Amino acid sequence: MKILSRTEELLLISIWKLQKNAYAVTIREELKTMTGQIWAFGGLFVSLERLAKKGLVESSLSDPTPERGGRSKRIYRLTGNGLDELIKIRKLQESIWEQVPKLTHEKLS
Amino acid sequence: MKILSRTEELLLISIWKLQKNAYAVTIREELKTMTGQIWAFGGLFVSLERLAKKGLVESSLSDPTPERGGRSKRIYRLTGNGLDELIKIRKLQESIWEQVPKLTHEKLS
DNA sequence: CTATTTGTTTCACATTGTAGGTAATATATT
DNA sequence: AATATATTACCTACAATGTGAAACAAATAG
Repeated sequence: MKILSRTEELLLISIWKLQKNAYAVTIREELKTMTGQIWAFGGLFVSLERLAKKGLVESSLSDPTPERGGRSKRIYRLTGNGLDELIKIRKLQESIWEQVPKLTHEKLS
Repeated sequence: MKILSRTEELLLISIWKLQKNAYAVTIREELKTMTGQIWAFGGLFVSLERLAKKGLVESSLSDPTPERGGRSKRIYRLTGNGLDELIKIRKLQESIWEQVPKLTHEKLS
C-alpha cells in the first residue's frame, strides 16, 4: 500500500482520538486544534471516502441527537487495517527521523 | 505558512541528510531507501521547484565530475527557512503523536 | 564520430485538496 | 401550524500536488 498522505494520516489520528464521537464536524475541529489549520469540508468527505474505499475506515449513520438542529451524524471508525496503517506510518516516521540528529541552525553550512 | 506535504517533508529531510551531495538522483535514492517507494522525477523537480519558490531550498549547478557521463549536477541545499520548517514539522508531528498512546489492536473497540 | 552513461527538464494526465456552495432534518419561536 | 435558525451531510468547479514516460543535454569510452 502506498504511503499515506498527510491529510489521510491526520484523519486517521483524529478518528482514533475521537472514538465514538468521530464525525465530520468534530474531526474538522480536531484537525484545527492539532495543526492550527482549517480544513474544507469538501476535502474531508472526499478523503474519508477514499480511506473507506481503501478499507481503512468505515462509517454509519447515528440516531439524531436531541439538540437543536441535531440531525443524524455519519460516525467514522477505524478498521483493523486502518489501525495497522496508523501504526505503520508512525513507525515509518520514527525510523526516518531518528536518522536525523536534533536539528539546529549551527549544523547548516 | 501551510503545513508541508509529505513529499515536501521527505525532500527536505533527504537534502539535509545528503548535504553537499544532494541532487536529483541521490535524493530520489534516499527517498527510496527511506520509504521503500519510488518517486517519479517529474514530481521531484516540480516539488523542489515549489520548495525553492517558498524559499525553503536553493540550488546551483556544480562542475561536472570526471567520470563517464558525469555531467553537471543541480545541487540542492536548505535555506535557513527550510531548516526552520523542518524543525517545525518535526515538532508538530511529535506533539500530535504524543497525544496518541502506543497503539495496539486491543484498543480497537 | 558514435554509443553509452549520467543527469536534467518537460508534459499530459491522475490524484488529492480547497472554496464555497446546496440540501436535509432537527429544535426554537411566534 | 408556520417560520426561523442550527447542525450536519454532501456536491461541484477549480487549484495544487504527484505520476509516468519520454525528450533533451553533456560528458566519457572506444
